[in-house]
Amino acid sequence: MSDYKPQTIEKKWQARWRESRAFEVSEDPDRPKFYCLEMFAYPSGHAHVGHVRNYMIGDVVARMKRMRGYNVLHPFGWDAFGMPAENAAIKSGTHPETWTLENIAHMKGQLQRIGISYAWERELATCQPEYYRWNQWLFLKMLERDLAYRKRSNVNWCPSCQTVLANEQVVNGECWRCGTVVTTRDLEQWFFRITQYSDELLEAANRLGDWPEKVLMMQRNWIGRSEGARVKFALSTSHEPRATSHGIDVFTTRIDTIYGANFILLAPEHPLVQAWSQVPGSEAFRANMQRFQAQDRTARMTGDVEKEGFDTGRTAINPFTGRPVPIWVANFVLGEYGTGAVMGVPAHDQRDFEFARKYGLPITVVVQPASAQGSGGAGSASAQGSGGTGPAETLSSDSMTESYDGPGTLVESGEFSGVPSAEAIDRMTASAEARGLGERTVQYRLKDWGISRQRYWGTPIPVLYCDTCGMVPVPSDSLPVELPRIAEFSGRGDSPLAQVPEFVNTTCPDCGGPARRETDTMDTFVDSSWYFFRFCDPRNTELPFDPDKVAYWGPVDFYSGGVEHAILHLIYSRFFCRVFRDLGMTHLDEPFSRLLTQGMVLKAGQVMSKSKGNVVDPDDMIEKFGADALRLYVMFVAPPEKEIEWTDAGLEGSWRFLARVWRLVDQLAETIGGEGIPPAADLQITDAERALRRKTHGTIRRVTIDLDPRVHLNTAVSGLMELVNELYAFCGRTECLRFGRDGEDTATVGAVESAGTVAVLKEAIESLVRMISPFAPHMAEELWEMLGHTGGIVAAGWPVYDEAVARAEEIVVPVQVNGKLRGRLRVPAGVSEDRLREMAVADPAVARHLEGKTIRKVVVAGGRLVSIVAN
RNA sequence: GCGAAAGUGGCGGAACUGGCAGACGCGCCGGACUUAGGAUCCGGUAGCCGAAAGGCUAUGGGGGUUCGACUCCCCCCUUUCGCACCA
Repeated sequence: MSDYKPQTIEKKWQARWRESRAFEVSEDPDRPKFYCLEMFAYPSGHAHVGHVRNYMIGDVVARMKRMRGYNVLHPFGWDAFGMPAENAAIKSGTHPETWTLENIAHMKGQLQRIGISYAWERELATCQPEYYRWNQWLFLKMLERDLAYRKRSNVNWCPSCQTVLANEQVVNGECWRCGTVVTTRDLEQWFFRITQYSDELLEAANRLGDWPEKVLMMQRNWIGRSEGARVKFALSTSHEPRATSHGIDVFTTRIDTIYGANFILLAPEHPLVQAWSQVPGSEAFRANMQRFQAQDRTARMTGDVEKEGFDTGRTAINPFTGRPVPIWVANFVLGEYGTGAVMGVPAHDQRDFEFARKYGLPITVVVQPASAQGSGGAGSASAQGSGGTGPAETLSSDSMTESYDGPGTLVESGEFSGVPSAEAIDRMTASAEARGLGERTVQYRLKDWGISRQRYWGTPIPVLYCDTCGMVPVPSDSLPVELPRIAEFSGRGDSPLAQVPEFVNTTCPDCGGPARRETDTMDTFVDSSWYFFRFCDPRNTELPFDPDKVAYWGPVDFYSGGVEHAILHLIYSRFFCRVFRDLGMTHLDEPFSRLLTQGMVLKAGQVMSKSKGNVVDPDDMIEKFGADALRLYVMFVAPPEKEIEWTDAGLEGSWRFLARVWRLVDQLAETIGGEGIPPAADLQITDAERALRRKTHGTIRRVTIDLDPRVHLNTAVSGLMELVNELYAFCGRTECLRFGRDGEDTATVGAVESAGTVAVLKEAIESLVRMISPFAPHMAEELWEMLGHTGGIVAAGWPVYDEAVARAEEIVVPVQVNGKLRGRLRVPAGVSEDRLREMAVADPAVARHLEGKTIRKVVVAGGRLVSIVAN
């Protein structure tokens, strides 16, 4: 007899796993593969339970799959570039590399103490030149294919981080990392042409069946495809600067409303606006324009600013009506979307409506809602947009209080009057195309990915600038361009690399003349966009990875991580996967087959964070209750996708459960661990023994399905708890164990006479120990050994259930009368429906509720329930 | 404002395709064993009525479909998340 001492056994098994490289794998075409991955970690210093929950979830899946015979790749690494390291350097003088490596060492220890079954041999850190040289390699490939390009543009700038941010990294106008309000700068920047894949990324999202719908929705919204038309409004005045004489292109999704386009609105950033502001005598114009441009960018983006505009004094010709319309500049028109110009249709667009009312511009109704006449029905036909209250009625520009944005029938629209709007869109677009005034187009919200960062701790962009040759890519064979070791970090000025002359000054590989290196580094999201491929072949020195290895392991079968990456990492990775595909490195379109977004761990209703001082350090919990109890608790307390509220009491409960399992197995180990015990299936057994077998096999079935495919880890644990409860009850009844009869011990082992009892106990307990091992791997290994097995629990495999044993011989069929439960029938499984009907009506408890009534109907539902209707 | 998801005991949560609501755990109550028990084992625990048998009411609220609804449909309320002048 021994007590459950997790600290001792956990150390023992962790050492064994390490020494035997238990989780390293190689390609084996004869076995089904399974690539299980959790989003790798930013080495911030210490992992709290909120972080490690994710790794635990993946580990349960990986361990279970391994036991089920899969060749499981379960690697881990470090997203090791990034600003906190550099900020630490500025603050404390520790070099980013030192800071990063120390953090990695600590966090790796934490993960090992939790017993996550990683193939540590494949560990990688993105700050290693062996890794980031492949970022550079890929960059050069993308440059060749025009997927990487450089342009000057207005970019998001975080004043606190002192760097540029990609659109995806600006959240509500604030920096995703530090929350500082983002401003703009006009800079030369490198971009990745992710928009080349807009349609594919969008369309393929519909086939990612094992991704949470929420994430797919976020991606669809982010890509923001909208179909419409570009239409040209010719300028009606001729005294303009030369380049502007062609006209103004607007983008609209509602060309059917063009007869109501009574004005044109330009973004303050529109080139024409810029040009007009330079015309002599335009001081007032210029002042207005600059005022708009100076308005808080966030407010302008989010609509928090009052809609304002001013008249340019110019007019354009509406290509459908042929009439001149005034051109205004409006602060709510976005320069970066579409053409930066829109047609103003006040009757059918709420913003234009407000604008028109404010400045006294004319409103013309050109779409009437499908009228109620004829349809006779109520609400169904009513306007979805707005247009006052009540059912659809004829709109009039005088009485409208808001725009009508819905579909309808065209009026006042020349040859298109009377045409329904959907059809009108097609016909009018075709008409514009035929006359050379426009074309059908698709607009996306998605922009190219700006990857230049004015920081040190990242991948150097492998290009240089030569006075004679211009921009020159660094030749592939001289990669990597290594980060120079910088001694001091001021946090001021340009890119830190620009301050290192040895780095900057180089010679041009083409002409041999003097050249300067690019001093910006890459966005760290580049690193994480393909690391899952590198794990398949992490030490390759010739290529980012061997295509054959990725062909074997890819795609990632199970990927888990936080939702916060829904439109960052997860969209970039989908993009990179396609780039590698188009380079011929993989056949995969999508990198991740199944995605699970795990919930956060809260403490006192708040997200754990160092600044709030509410972090729970796994090491503290391991010290008290052991890693197995910690893992079990986190898995049991809620489904993986849901957030959980941390409670110490819950953890203690899980510890108690494990101790309960320990006592059970420990006390019976000698009885059931011996040699020559025949399988339970071969023996004549008692009813009680048969009931235990049924529970055992039923539990295997349930837990197996809960884990795979459902990944309902919490209910899998409760299934195991039920089996343990059943085992205790069985042992008490059969006196295998005598509880509470001994002053010193909690239980004593009774004499077990029956071979059947030994056999069913052995079957139940060995199944239990194997099934609990993904959750509590250390204890399971220890118990497995205690039961006399050698070779480890993974080799033992996952238990298999026998459907015939799991099926109950006798079932309880509830009987309802008029929907209320009135009786229960104990019947042999598989009894006929007719027999069930007879028995139900005859049952005394049921009959009482049928007195004085006539039975109208008796429904037998799937042989599992009888429902009687009577009155 | 638009969109999505969710609302179940004191708490975390179960209920797989419409079929016994509350599995499992926490907490609480009781019993056993004990010098003692915050250990362990056993039992109880949605609410209301009732001594009990039993009955009634219950899955945010209100309607509906159905023999039968936590589950499907409509309206409303609340919470969380995402988007937020995208033309």
